Amino acid sequence: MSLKVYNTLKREKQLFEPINEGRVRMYVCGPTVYNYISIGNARPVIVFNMVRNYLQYIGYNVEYVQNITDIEDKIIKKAQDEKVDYRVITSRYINAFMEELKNLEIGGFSKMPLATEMITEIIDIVERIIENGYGYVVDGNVYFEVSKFSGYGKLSGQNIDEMRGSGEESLNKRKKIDFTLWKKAKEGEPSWESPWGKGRPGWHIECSAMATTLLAANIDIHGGGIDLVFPHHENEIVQSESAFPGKGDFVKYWMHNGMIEVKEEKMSKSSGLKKNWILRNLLKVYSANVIKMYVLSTHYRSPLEFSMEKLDEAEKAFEKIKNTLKNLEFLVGGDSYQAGAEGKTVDGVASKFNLLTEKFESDFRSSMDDDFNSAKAIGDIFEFVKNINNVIQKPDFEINGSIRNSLAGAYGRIKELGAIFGFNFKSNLEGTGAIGETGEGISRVEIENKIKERESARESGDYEKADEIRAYLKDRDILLEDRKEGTIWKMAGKKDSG
RNA sequence: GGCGGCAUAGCCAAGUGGUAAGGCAGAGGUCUGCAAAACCUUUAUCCCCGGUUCAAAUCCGGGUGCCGCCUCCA
Repeated sequence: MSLKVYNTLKREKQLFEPINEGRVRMYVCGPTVYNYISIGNARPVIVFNMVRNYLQYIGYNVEYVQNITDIEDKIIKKAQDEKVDYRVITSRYINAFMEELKNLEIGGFSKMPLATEMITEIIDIVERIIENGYGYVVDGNVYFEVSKFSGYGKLSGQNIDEMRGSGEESLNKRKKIDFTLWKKAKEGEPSWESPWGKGRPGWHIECSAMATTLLAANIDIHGGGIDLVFPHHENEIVQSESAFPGKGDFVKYWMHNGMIEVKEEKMSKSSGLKKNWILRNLLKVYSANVIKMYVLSTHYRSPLEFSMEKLDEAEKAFEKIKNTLKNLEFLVGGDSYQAGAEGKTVDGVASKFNLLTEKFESDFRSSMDDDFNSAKAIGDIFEFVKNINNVIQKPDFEINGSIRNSLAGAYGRIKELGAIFGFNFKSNLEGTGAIGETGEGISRVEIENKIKERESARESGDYEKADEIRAYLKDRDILLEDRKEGTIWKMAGKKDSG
């Protein structure tokens, strides 16, 4: 099995072969902190988290850098509007972004630099570009001279002569297409000292500075939204390759995720949609698992429509996997299950089951090997879930040591592979203390006592009391499921318990 | 005007040459004290027209419709 990756630069899927064997360096463009991030901003975060996790799963040592742009025109404008220092704005939204990453349960970045922490490196790379003959200084501004660099447009397929020739209006640039590396500060704007006077970084240079200094002059994967291909990533290429000539391609594989779209009229008609477009609001309604399920159910390069209906479907879909895991957990006895002597011999049902588990893993891997086809891999999970249910939900299903061992294997495999997507299947059996989001928490011990109470009521035929107990627990968001082997419980509600 | 993408069931979505995964919703059935969960059965001439091929959702040409970028958007 071998991983194939769609490379925007070549417009085709290519065999993934990192520059250094066993090691992957990847860089992904992060948000500009002038507002709360939207679900649209969250897509690359979720997608490239999956990419990193899968690369690690198949054995690579991955370095993963994502930046935060904390100096930029929109930030300055917002600071002026609110009449505060720009750092008031950036720290507000950096904190919010960090909180949202935590709530999404996404982390493990090798580095997450701020642009303003990298000013020295940015000035250094601009100087290199000037020294190498690709940058020029006009009145405190530094520009990149696009016509000097052959191959400009190779990523986006743009031809300089055929572009509308927009770009920022500026009289002192040599060509309209030239872009800014260092921008002279106006009165009252945030600025840093530089060889060209007080100013701030241009709009593309921070990514080049960060990727080349924190990772290498040649990195394996660069990710971001497809809307960044031109001009942002095109400019990153020429900046990085002109600063470090003779080092070859700045990026070996360019990966771009599709946009999350929402119809204008739909958005304007639905206040809920508009509100939930902001990730922090969406996270109040749906769990991290559900949001990941929604995003990853579509291939990362395809456009994805934003709607509450799709989120609701994702929630039900996730619930389905969760239910099967709860059943398995109950039958097996949790993560800590160790096969005893009785589990060593493998009977027919168990060996058939082991084959299903093997098939699942191999299907999952070939799906993911095909350009991270998470949509197909999620389909593989459902197929496996169906196969499991087919066995354990049969009326004549009898568990024994050898089957328990096989079920433990299946349980572990779903948890392990689901973790690649960032799914977190929390355990009921391991829960401690008070749970429940509604304030009226109920302890695990109380739940189990109530279940025992209900079981004896059922045995004596007192179904009225049994139903009363079930209703009592339901009021506290605890749902019961009667199995032949006993009663199991789970949490209900929009915010799933994992 | 230039560059690029998409079009698969009621909805969503895989599938890039060999006869249409999966999820949601619907219908019928099974299991259960009742529920819940689950299982079984059932729902598609793959936007249109032409071409290549023994064989096309898949390749080629044309058309239609939608979308992204060329404007410091992830």
